[in-house]
Amino acid sequence: MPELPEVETVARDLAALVTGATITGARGDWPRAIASHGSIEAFVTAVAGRRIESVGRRAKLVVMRLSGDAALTIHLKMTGQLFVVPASAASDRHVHVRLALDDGREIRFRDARKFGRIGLWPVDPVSRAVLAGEGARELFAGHGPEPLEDAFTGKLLHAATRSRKAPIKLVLMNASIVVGIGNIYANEALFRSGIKPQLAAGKLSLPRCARLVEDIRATLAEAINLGGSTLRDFVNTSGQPGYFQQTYWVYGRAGEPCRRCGAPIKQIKQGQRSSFYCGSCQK
DNA sequence: AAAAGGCCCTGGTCGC
DNA sequence: TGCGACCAGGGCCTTT
Repeated sequence: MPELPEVETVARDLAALVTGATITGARGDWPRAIASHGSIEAFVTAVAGRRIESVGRRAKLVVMRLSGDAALTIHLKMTGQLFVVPASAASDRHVHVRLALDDGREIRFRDARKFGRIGLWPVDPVSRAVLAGEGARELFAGHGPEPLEDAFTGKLLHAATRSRKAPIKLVLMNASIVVGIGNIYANEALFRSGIKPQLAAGKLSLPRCARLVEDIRATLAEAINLGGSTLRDFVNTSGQPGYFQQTYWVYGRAGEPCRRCGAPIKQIKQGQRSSFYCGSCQK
Protein backbone atom coordinates (compact mmCIF):
# COMPACT_ATOMS: atom_id res chain seq x y z
CA MET A 1 0.00 0.00 0.00
CA PRO A 2 1.62 3.24 -1.06
CA GLU A 3 2.17 5.64 1.80
CA LEU A 4 3.96 8.97 1.67
CA PRO A 5 7.46 7.57 0.97
CA GLU A 6 6.16 5.44 -1.91
CA VAL A 7 4.21 8.36 -3.36
CA GLU A 8 7.32 10.53 -3.09
CA THR A 9 9.30 7.85 -4.94
CA VAL A 10 6.67 7.53 -7.66
CA ALA A 11 6.53 11.31 -8.10
CA ARG A 12 10.33 11.57 -8.41
CA ASP A 13 10.47 8.72 -10.92
CA LEU A 14 7.63 10.23 -12.90
CA ALA A 15 9.21 13.69 -12.89
CA ALA A 16 12.37 12.30 -14.46
CA LEU A 17 10.40 10.41 -17.09
CA VAL A 18 7.66 12.74 -18.29
CA THR A 19 8.46 16.37 -17.46
CA GLY A 20 8.19 18.36 -20.68
CA ALA A 21 6.04 15.82 -22.52
CA THR A 22 2.62 16.77 -23.82
CA ILE A 23 -0.49 14.72 -23.15
CA THR A 24 -2.06 14.16 -26.56
CA GLY A 25 -5.05 12.12 -25.49
CA ALA A 26 -6.47 9.77 -22.90
CA ARG A 27 -8.57 6.66 -22.52
CA GLY A 28 -10.38 5.16 -19.59
CA ASP A 29 -12.75 2.35 -18.71
CA TRP A 30 -13.81 3.19 -15.16
CA PRO A 31 -15.67 6.51 -14.84
CA ARG A 32 -15.45 6.59 -11.06
CA ALA A 33 -11.66 6.73 -11.28
CA ILE A 34 -12.10 10.31 -12.50
CA ALA A 35 -12.75 12.48 -9.46
CA SER A 36 -13.01 15.79 -11.26
CA HIS A 37 -15.36 15.19 -14.18
CA GLY A 38 -18.71 13.50 -14.63
CA SER A 39 -17.51 11.41 -17.53
CA ILE A 40 -14.33 10.05 -19.01
CA GLU A 41 -15.08 11.95 -22.22
CA ALA A 42 -15.18 15.30 -20.43
CA PHE A 43 -11.90 14.48 -18.68
CA VAL A 44 -10.24 13.43 -21.94
CA THR A 45 -11.29 16.65 -23.65
CA ALA A 46 -10.01 18.74 -20.75
CA VAL A 47 -6.61 17.04 -20.41
CA ALA A 48 -5.67 16.66 -24.07
CA GLY A 49 -3.06 19.08 -25.41
CA ARG A 50 -1.58 20.03 -22.05
CA ARG A 51 2.15 19.94 -21.40
CA ILE A 52 3.52 18.43 -18.19
CA GLU A 53 5.46 21.20 -16.49
CA SER A 54 6.40 19.45 -13.26
CA VAL A 55 5.60 16.45 -11.09
CA GLY A 56 5.60 16.50 -7.32
CA ARG A 57 3.87 15.24 -4.21
CA ARG A 58 1.50 16.84 -1.72
CA ALA A 59 0.32 14.63 1.16
CA LYS A 60 -0.24 11.31 -0.61
CA LEU A 61 -1.22 12.86 -3.92
CA VAL A 62 0.97 12.85 -7.00
CA VAL A 63 0.52 16.36 -8.40
CA MET A 64 1.35 17.06 -12.04
CA ARG A 65 1.36 20.72 -12.98
CA LEU A 66 0.05 21.14 -16.52
CA SER A 67 0.09 24.00 -18.99
CA GLY A 68 -2.97 26.21 -19.11
CA ASP A 69 -3.23 26.65 -15.33
CA ALA A 70 -4.24 23.10 -14.53
CA ALA A 71 -3.09 20.31 -12.25
CA LEU A 72 -3.55 16.58 -12.52
CA THR A 73 -3.75 14.79 -9.18
CA ILE A 74 -3.46 11.07 -8.68
CA HIS A 75 -4.25 9.27 -5.44
CA LEU A 76 -3.01 5.68 -5.46
CA LYS A 77 -4.89 4.70 -2.30
CA MET A 78 -4.21 1.04 -1.52
CA THR A 79 -3.41 -0.67 -4.79
CA GLY A 80 -2.82 2.09 -7.33
CA GLN A 81 0.23 2.00 -9.59
CA LEU A 82 1.65 4.33 -12.21
CA PHE A 83 3.69 3.11 -15.17
CA VAL A 84 5.32 4.83 -18.09
CA VAL A 85 5.48 2.43 -21.03
CA PRO A 86 5.37 2.48 -24.83
CA ALA A 87 1.79 2.87 -26.01
CA SER A 88 2.09 -0.49 -27.72
CA ALA A 89 2.94 -2.35 -24.50
CA ALA A 90 0.54 -5.04 -23.34
CA SER A 91 -2.10 -3.89 -20.87
CA ASP A 92 -4.50 -5.72 -18.59
CA ARG A 93 -7.95 -5.39 -17.07
CA HIS A 94 -6.75 -3.43 -14.05
CA VAL A 95 -5.40 -0.53 -16.10
CA HIS A 96 -8.17 2.06 -15.83
CA VAL A 97 -6.70 5.26 -17.27
CA ARG A 98 -4.11 5.72 -20.02
CA LEU A 99 -2.61 9.12 -20.83
CA ALA A 100 -0.99 9.19 -24.26
CA LEU A 101 2.17 11.29 -24.61
CA ASP A 102 3.48 13.01 -27.73
CA ASP A 103 6.58 10.78 -27.80
CA GLY A 104 4.74 7.49 -28.20
CA ARG A 105 4.66 6.53 -24.54
CA GLU A 106 1.74 6.28 -22.15
CA ILE A 107 1.30 6.99 -18.47
CA ARG A 108 -0.86 4.17 -17.17
CA PHE A 109 -2.88 4.15 -13.98
CA ARG A 110 -3.50 0.61 -12.78
CA ASP A 111 -5.60 -0.17 -9.73
CA ALA A 112 -6.94 -3.62 -8.91
CA ARG A 113 -9.10 -2.40 -6.05
CA LYS A 114 -10.44 0.68 -7.80
CA PHE A 115 -10.01 2.97 -4.81
CA GLY A 116 -7.57 5.32 -6.49
CA ARG A 117 -8.69 8.53 -8.18
CA ILE A 118 -7.42 10.92 -10.83
CA GLY A 119 -8.53 14.53 -11.01
CA LEU A 120 -7.86 17.46 -13.32
CA TRP A 121 -8.32 20.78 -11.55
CA PRO A 122 -7.88 24.45 -12.31
CA VAL A 123 -4.93 26.29 -10.80
CA ASP A 124 -5.21 29.84 -9.53
CA PRO A 125 -2.92 31.79 -11.89
CA VAL A 126 -1.74 34.11 -9.13
CA SER A 127 -1.37 31.94 -6.02
CA ARG A 128 -0.72 28.71 -8.00
CA ALA A 129 -3.06 26.92 -5.59
CA VAL A 130 -4.90 23.88 -6.91
CA LEU A 131 -8.63 24.52 -6.82
CA ALA A 132 -11.15 21.74 -6.48
CA GLY A 133 -14.73 20.93 -5.78
CA GLU A 134 -17.77 23.16 -5.47
CA GLY A 135 -16.94 26.82 -5.19
CA ALA A 136 -13.37 26.03 -6.30
CA ARG A 137 -11.97 25.97 -2.80
CA GLU A 138 -8.33 25.11 -2.38
CA LEU A 139 -7.68 21.40 -2.65
CA PHE A 140 -5.75 21.38 0.60
CA ALA A 141 -7.87 23.85 2.56
CA GLY A 142 -8.11 22.80 6.18
CA HIS A 143 -5.18 20.40 5.96
CA GLY A 144 -2.26 20.40 8.35
CA PRO A 145 1.43 20.75 7.39
CA GLU A 146 3.60 18.28 5.54
CA PRO A 147 5.36 16.05 8.09
CA LEU A 148 8.78 16.58 6.48
CA GLU A 149 8.54 20.35 6.31
CA ASP A 150 9.70 22.77 8.98
CA ALA A 151 6.16 23.89 9.82
CA PHE A 152 5.52 20.55 11.51
CA THR A 153 7.01 20.94 14.96
CA GLY A 154 6.58 19.42 18.39
CA LYS A 155 5.15 22.72 19.55
CA LEU A 156 2.53 22.63 16.81
CA LEU A 157 1.60 19.02 17.51
CA HIS A 158 1.36 19.80 21.21
CA ALA A 159 -0.91 22.80 20.61
CA ALA A 160 -3.08 20.91 18.14
CA THR A 161 -3.69 18.03 20.53
CA ARG A 162 -4.56 19.81 23.79
CA SER A 163 -8.32 19.34 23.38
CA ARG A 164 -8.05 15.85 21.91
CA LYS A 165 -9.12 12.83 23.87
CA ALA A 166 -8.77 10.58 20.84
CA PRO A 167 -5.86 8.13 20.78
CA ILE A 168 -2.62 9.64 19.51
CA LYS A 169 -2.45 7.16 16.63
CA LEU A 170 -5.79 8.30 15.21
CA VAL A 171 -4.76 11.93 15.64
CA LEU A 172 -1.55 11.33 13.69
CA MET A 173 -3.62 9.95 10.84
CA ASN A 174 -5.96 12.95 10.86
CA ALA A 175 -5.09 15.15 7.89
CA SER A 176 -6.28 18.31 9.61
CA ILE A 177 -3.41 17.89 12.10
CA VAL A 178 -0.68 16.67 9.73
CA VAL A 179 -1.01 15.17 6.24
CA GLY A 180 0.36 12.01 4.74
CA ILE A 181 0.86 9.76 7.77
CA GLY A 182 -0.78 6.40 7.13
CA ASN A 183 -1.25 3.30 9.20
CA ILE A 184 2.19 1.77 8.72
CA TYR A 185 4.23 4.84 9.59
CA ALA A 186 1.94 5.91 12.43
CA ASN A 187 2.59 2.53 14.05
CA GLU A 188 6.32 2.64 13.37
CA ALA A 189 6.85 6.21 14.56
CA LEU A 190 4.95 5.56 17.80
CA PHE A 191 7.13 2.55 18.51
CA ARG A 192 10.28 4.58 17.98
CA SER A 193 8.98 7.23 20.35
CA GLY A 194 7.95 4.68 22.97
CA ILE A 195 4.37 5.92 22.89
CA LYS A 196 1.41 3.56 23.18
CA PRO A 197 -1.06 4.09 20.31
CA GLN A 198 -4.02 4.24 22.72
CA LEU A 199 -2.65 7.16 24.70
CA ALA A 200 -5.04 10.12 24.62
CA ALA A 201 -3.38 12.72 22.39
CA GLY A 202 -4.06 15.50 24.87
CA LYS A 203 -1.95 13.75 27.52
CA LEU A 204 1.29 13.94 25.55
CA SER A 205 3.79 16.35 27.05
CA LEU A 206 5.62 18.89 24.89
CA PRO A 207 8.91 16.94 25.04
CA ARG A 208 7.16 13.75 23.96
CA CYS A 209 5.47 15.62 21.10
CA ALA A 210 8.85 16.96 20.01
CA ARG A 211 10.36 13.50 20.15
CA LEU A 212 7.44 12.06 18.19
CA VAL A 213 7.77 14.68 15.45
CA GLU A 214 11.46 13.82 15.09
CA ASP A 215 10.69 10.11 14.96
CA ILE A 216 7.97 10.62 12.34
CA ARG A 217 10.47 12.56 10.22
CA ALA A 218 13.18 9.96 10.65
CA THR A 219 10.83 7.08 9.83
CA LEU A 220 9.54 8.71 6.66
CA ALA A 221 12.95 9.93 5.54
CA GLU A 222 14.50 6.49 5.94
CA ALA A 223 11.76 4.93 3.84
CA ILE A 224 12.20 7.55 1.11
CA ASN A 225 15.94 6.89 1.11
CA LEU A 226 15.22 3.22 0.60
CA GLY A 227 13.18 4.17 -2.45
CA GLY A 228 9.88 3.60 -0.77
CA SER A 229 9.07 0.52 1.26
CA THR A 230 6.01 -1.45 0.42
CA LEU A 231 3.44 -4.05 1.01
CA ARG A 232 2.62 -6.04 -2.06
CA ASP A 233 1.03 -3.52 -4.39
CA PHE A 234 3.71 -0.93 -5.00
CA VAL A 235 5.34 -1.00 -8.40
CA ASN A 236 7.58 1.77 -9.55
CA THR A 237 7.09 3.77 -12.70
CA SER A 238 9.26 1.54 -14.87
CA GLY A 239 7.01 -1.38 -14.06
CA GLN A 240 9.65 -3.12 -11.95
CA PRO A 241 8.53 -4.49 -8.61
CA GLY A 242 9.41 -1.89 -6.01
CA TYR A 243 9.83 -4.28 -3.14
CA PHE A 244 12.40 -3.38 -0.58
CA GLN A 245 12.91 -5.69 2.32
CA GLN A 246 12.07 -3.04 4.84
CA THR A 247 11.87 -4.54 8.27
CA TYR A 248 9.20 -3.03 10.44
CA TRP A 249 9.50 -2.64 14.18
CA VAL A 250 5.86 -3.48 14.84
CA TYR A 251 3.65 -3.20 11.75
CA GLY A 252 2.19 -6.56 10.75
CA ARG A 253 4.16 -8.37 13.47
CA ALA A 254 1.37 -9.42 15.88
CA GLY A 255 2.61 -12.17 18.19
CA GLU A 256 6.20 -11.91 17.02
CA PRO A 257 8.90 -10.83 19.47
CA CYS A 258 9.66 -7.14 19.85
CA ARG A 259 12.97 -6.38 18.13
CA ARG A 260 14.02 -4.35 21.14
CA CYS A 261 12.86 -6.32 24.18
CA GLY A 262 11.48 -9.63 22.93
CA ALA A 263 7.96 -9.23 24.30
CA PRO A 264 5.22 -10.33 21.87
CA ILE A 265 3.87 -7.52 19.68
CA LYS A 266 0.21 -6.77 20.37
CA GLN A 267 -2.48 -6.01 17.83
CA ILE A 268 -5.62 -3.97 18.51
CA LYS A 269 -8.27 -2.19 16.43
CA GLN A 270 -8.46 1.59 16.43
CA GLY A 271 -10.86 3.38 14.14
CA GLN A 272 -11.46 0.10 12.29
CA ARG A 273 -7.77 -0.19 11.51
CA SER A 274 -5.09 -2.43 12.98
CA SER A 275 -2.57 -1.01 15.40
CA PHE A 276 0.56 -2.84 16.49
CA TYR A 277 2.68 -2.04 19.50
CA CYS A 278 4.96 -3.42 22.16
CA GLY A 279 3.26 -3.33 25.55
CA SER A 280 6.62 -3.19 27.26
CA CYS A 281 8.49 -0.59 25.15
CA GLN A 282 5.54 1.75 24.58
CA LYS A 283 3.89 3.61 27.45
C1' DA B 1 -15.74 20.95 18.17
C1' DA B 2 -14.66 16.36 18.24
C1' DA B 3 -15.57 11.61 17.70
C1' DA B 4 -17.58 7.61 15.71
C1' DG B 5 -19.19 4.99 12.01
C1' DG B 6 -20.19 4.02 7.07
C1' DC B 7 -18.76 3.69 2.50
C1' DC B 8 -16.10 2.60 -1.54
C1' DC B 9 -13.65 -2.05 -3.96
C1' DT B 10 -11.65 -6.67 -4.97
C1' DG B 11 -7.60 -9.88 -4.48
C1' DG B 12 -5.89 -12.81 -1.24
C1' DT B 13 -6.24 -15.87 2.65
C1' DC B 14 -8.48 -18.78 5.78
C1' DG B 15 -11.60 -22.41 7.53
C1' DC B 16 -14.61 -26.10 6.50
C1' DT C 1 -11.94 -28.48 -4.75
C1' DG C 2 -15.05 -25.10 -4.06
C1' DC C 3 -17.01 -21.65 -1.61
C1' DG C 4 -18.24 -18.27 1.63
C1' DA C 5 -16.50 -15.16 5.25
C1' DC C 6 -13.48 -11.93 6.22
C1' DC C 7 -9.64 -8.67 5.93
C1' DA C 8 -6.80 -4.82 4.08
C1' DG C 9 -7.27 0.39 3.98
C1' DG C 10 -7.39 6.57 3.03
C1' DG C 11 -10.22 9.91 2.89
C1' DC C 12 -14.52 11.86 2.76
C1' DC C 13 -19.08 12.09 4.34
C1' DT C 14 -22.88 11.94 7.71
C1' DT C 15 -24.54 11.45 12.28
C1' DT C 16 -24.20 11.87 17.15
